Amino acid sequence: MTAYEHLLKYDIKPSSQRIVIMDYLLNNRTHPTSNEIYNALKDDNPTLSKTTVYNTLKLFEEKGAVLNLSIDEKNAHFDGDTSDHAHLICTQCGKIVDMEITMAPKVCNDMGCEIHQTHIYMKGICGECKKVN
Amino acid sequence: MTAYEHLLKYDIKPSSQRIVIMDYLLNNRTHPTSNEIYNALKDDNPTLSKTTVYNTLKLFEEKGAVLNLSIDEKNAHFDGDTSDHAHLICTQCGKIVDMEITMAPKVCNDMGCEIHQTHIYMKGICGECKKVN
DNA sequence: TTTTAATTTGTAATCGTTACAAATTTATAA
DNA sequence: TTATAAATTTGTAACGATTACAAATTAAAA
Repeated sequence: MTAYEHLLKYDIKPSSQRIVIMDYLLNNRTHPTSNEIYNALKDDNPTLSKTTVYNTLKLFEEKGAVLNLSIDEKNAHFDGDTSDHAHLICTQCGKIVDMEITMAPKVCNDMGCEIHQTHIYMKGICGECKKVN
Repeated sequence: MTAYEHLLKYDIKPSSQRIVIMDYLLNNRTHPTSNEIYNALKDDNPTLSKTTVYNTLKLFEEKGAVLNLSIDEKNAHFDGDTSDHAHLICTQCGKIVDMEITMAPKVCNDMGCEIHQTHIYMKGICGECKKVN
């Protein structure tokens, strides 16, 4: 699916900035921060503003088009893949990698809560860092 | 278990500040922020410094004596209960409530990752807010 | 004691994020 | 098309949680 189609699917008017940002998220599975997205895009989009990247990601999140991973205390990381999967943040290199969930966790819900989103994340050492050491 | 014993268990030298902070965490299951802890304690502990609360919580986290919940993008919340359980943050009132996990999630690990901590958190509406509306 | 190490404290700095208002672009109406 | 309104983008300034740092205090060791 193109970024353009993805935006329409989530009821977001596809401006050129929004397309470029969504396109980056869909094609870079690195769970980037706002700043990383801005730095990656600014050369090809010289008029792009950092504020626009922040605003746009907030809009995407509100519309459900991206996930805001609060896995890292320092920065918000974003994921264009909104399907069910878990994340591991490597405490050595800081990379965030996707992990497949093979069994959904059952959570006791007798308090009458209404669950909208479930996040699973892990802290540990990623495969690459393990190989090196 | 007293705060004092809890500290010893995690190999933390029990200074008076550390005891007071750990005691608050063990007896208040509200998942407070650093600031909330500081504000709750400062009247009875007039010389307590905000920096000490931050430093102490970081130490607790490193020693594994508390969990740092990065469930909320704005502030770090701390949990003195390090046993396996999930959290729900209410998108209406902001409260964080404990939830019991009845089935542990199985996460695909064929990349050779080493998992140290697993966090599960949900976003939604808590029971109290549901009752009101 | 005296000396050293550990802990605590207050202030200042850092930095990710947001508020705000102006500028620009896009949509709508005449 | 042109005029007007609405939406979006932009840059700057402010905010606020957290941390760096060095001095002050406390605890431990000699």
